[in-house]
Amino acid sequence: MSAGSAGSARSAGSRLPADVEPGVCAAFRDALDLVGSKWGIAIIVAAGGGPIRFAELHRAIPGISRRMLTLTLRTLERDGLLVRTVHPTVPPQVEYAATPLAEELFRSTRALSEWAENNHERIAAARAAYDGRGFA
Amino acid sequence: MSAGSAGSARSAGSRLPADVEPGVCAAFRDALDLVGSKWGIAIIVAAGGGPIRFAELHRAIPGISRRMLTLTLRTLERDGLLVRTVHPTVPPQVEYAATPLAEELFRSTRALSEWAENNHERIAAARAAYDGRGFA
DNA sequence: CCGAATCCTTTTTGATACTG
DNA sequence: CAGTATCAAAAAGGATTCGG
Repeated sequence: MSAGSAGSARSAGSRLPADVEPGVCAAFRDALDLVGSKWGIAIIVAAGGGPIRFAELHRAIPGISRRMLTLTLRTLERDGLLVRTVHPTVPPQVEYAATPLAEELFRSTRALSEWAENNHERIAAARAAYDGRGFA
Repeated sequence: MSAGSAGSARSAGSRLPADVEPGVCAAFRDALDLVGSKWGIAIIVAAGGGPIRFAELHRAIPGISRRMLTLTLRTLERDGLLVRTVHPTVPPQVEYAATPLAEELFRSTRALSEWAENNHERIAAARAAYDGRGFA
């Protein structure tokens, strides 16, 4: 092996699963397909408190456009994370509610969110240190 | 009230925190900024088994381009999730290793990944059901 | 009120060729 | 080996307008 015998210690101190199945990353990416969009988690959280109407969601999530609200609602509904109920009144009234599946999913995101809350300072420090090299 | 007194039961059966602080969603989005990119988690996993070289990473992660590998490595390094070590040999030799911070982060993603693994069938079923309405 | 349709900008990713 | 530079495509998101 020409230039490749640095003997990498990759079989020794593996602190993460060295023989990581492709599945590990794939599963994470699958999860992101479900709630990785800009507004996905916000909508699930907002709809987790009970049925909520379109206009209420729009107010509850500052900055979202009607278009993105509609699109994200459709995706979440299709994925079985939201149920959409139309009340044939006039004017029309539509309610969205998070499913048990969405609530499980949300609970599974908490560990990651909490890690981010607990470490955002360390991240900021790392970024500052990185940015402060080269033009000091 | 014109049309707005459906009296929504949002204060009753709140199964998710109804008074959800904006911080919950923000923290999750912060985490996604760190490992939400297409190749971020794959690189962290690959570099979690000990120091690994650029070309090894390139081989270990099927489909990634050198460009995206470089870009994502830079971001992860800046965020303090990877350390880059240059050995001034010839030819040049550069190693990347996941930091303890990255390993904590990775562990925090497991719950979400496992949920995705355990429920992808349910998701697929929901999608099939959704897609099978309208042109049956 | 709820949402579809259209158009446009920004962000992200990829293909390819070149360099110390 | 380990990148950089350039170009282009695709995806995501947003603004606005129109309709049932």
